Amino acid sequence: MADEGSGEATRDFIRDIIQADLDAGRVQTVVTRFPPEPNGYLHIGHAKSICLNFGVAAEFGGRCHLRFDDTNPTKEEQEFIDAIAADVKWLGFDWGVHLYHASDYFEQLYAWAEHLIGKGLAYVDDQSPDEMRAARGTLTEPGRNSAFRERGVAENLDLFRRMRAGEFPNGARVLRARIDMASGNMNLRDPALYRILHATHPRTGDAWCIYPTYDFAHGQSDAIEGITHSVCTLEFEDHKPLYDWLLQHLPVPSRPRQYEFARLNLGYTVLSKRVLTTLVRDGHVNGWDDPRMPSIAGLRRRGVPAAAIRDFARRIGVARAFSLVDYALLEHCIREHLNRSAPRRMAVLRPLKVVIENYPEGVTETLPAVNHPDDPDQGQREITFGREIYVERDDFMEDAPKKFYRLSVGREVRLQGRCR
RNA sequence: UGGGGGAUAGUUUAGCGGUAAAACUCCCGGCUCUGACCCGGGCAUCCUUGGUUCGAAUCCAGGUCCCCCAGCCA
Repeated sequence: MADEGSGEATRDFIRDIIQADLDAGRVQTVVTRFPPEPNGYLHIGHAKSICLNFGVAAEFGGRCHLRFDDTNPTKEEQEFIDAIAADVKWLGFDWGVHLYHASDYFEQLYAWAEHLIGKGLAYVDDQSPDEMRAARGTLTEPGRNSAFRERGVAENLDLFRRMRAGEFPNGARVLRARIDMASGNMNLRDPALYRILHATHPRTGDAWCIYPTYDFAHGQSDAIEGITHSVCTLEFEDHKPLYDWLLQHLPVPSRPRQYEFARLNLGYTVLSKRVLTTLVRDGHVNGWDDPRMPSIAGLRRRGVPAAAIRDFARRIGVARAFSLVDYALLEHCIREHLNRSAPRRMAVLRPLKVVIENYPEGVTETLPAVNHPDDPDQGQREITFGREIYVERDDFMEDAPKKFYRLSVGREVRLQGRCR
């Protein structure tokens, strides 16, 4: 993907890691993935991840998959799935035949859950959500083992199968990994792997009433697809030990590695899906593609070229330090791309009528005006000129200072498009 | 006060032991049938303290500050 006009090859720690893996022969073909949850539209923050994942794959001759992380049917919709695919495509990326859904792997994931139970590494917990929370401990205090933690394999298997069969209501039981309730890493305090959710899934419908959690689905999905570099944002760093623990205890077909980078923060801009969803849901904006939204759809509707977004993503770089990018950089990228292609037009927002007294009355002439000063191919258009014209109010000043180059009393000015 | 991660110009990034680089912003100036674009020029005690070294932004140790984690969200 050539990002015209601004293109030195970028280098960052992710690309360095990949290059090293390639050089050392640890991986033959780079395979990355962009894994959005279809619970909303994509925004400029996702663009950073998309450009990184697809960009890296293209640069190293590998491939990038588009995978919908659809493990929570209570907040996901087909509309979002369609919009996300359209936005990624619009941004200029192509996943080819590699379009996947975590839900494609539900049967396999379920089998692996039973595998874990069989090895005594997972158990069905009957505690309520509140009880589980209370027993989890705090950041500084260890948690307490559940009374159901020592349940036998046979009973766990039976209960888990009945969970799948729909015998229990939402929240009645949950399948948990048996790791360490005293771990300093909260994600290792027997994390939930499967929960009961009697909800209709946009793709699997009512085939399931138990769904895998992000932790139980992500790494294994990566492994199934042969992802070599699973790149995500920093807040998942604490999940990596669990990601690795699961891959280590399951007979997965490949061994992906997770790497984290800092998510994008833009000045004066909300990039929280939760908040953006609220704005749309409560009608504060006219939908996800409202031009005021920082969504890809909103930017597109505002007239922002995809190339400008790609350029922006390239310029902000990829690192692990928290950052708050200046909105001016985005604006600069947009202007730079638009300046090269946008046809020029004239308009007055606050009109001030000007009568050219030494120009004949009742006469009108048609003048040519170039559509783009630096691009003859964009041709010309015609504008009408006469005795009466309108200029911007700010372009006139009766008693103007020395450096005022606009219309003033007793001074000469030239009109654009009618220079002479 | 548990665990994990991070600190380089106003902002974001580069630098990987040899004397701080780029982009954006901002300021000064030039150019201009868009005061746009463009073109000159300016803007850094590399968080801190100590150590190792001929030499440290880079290595080591201690501080300080910032971010993330207690969903059956992702």
